[in-house]
Amino acid sequence: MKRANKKITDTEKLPVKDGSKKFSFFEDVWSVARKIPKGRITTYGAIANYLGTRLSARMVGWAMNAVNNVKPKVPAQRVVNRNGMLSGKMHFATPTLMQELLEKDGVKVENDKVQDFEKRFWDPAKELGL
DNA sequence: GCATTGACGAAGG
DNA sequence: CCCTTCGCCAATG
Repeated sequence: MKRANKKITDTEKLPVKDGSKKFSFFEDVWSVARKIPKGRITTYGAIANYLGTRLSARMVGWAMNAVNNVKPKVPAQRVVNRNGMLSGKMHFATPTLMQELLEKDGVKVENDKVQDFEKRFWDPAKELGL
């Protein structure tokens, strides 16, 4: 079922050599993700909401996947699902890397879940002042 | 070019 | 409270 849509943004993974850098949804996601303070975390949905695409939280996650090879490293470990679960840990270099990075940030992780999630939660739309 | 699949999330049963 | 369905949009087969 589903559809076969195709449009907008196609430069997020292109090297951009002509200098005409076009910002895309992906880059916006990365931009926000890099602003996440150390020791704080946010959710895919929160970022999506900040970008005005609340219903497109999936794309945020997809953007994170592309971040794996992006130059300005993105703290993807600080982005978890609305449950506070490290849903994307398996997409890191190693399945344990995400948790290690978070704990290095001072975030306690237990059983693939962030402890004190609500307390650690960082909402871009709120913190960055939407 | 259509079908399937997600690092999600909210709503419905 | 657990499970299923639906929506969103890009990437992949």
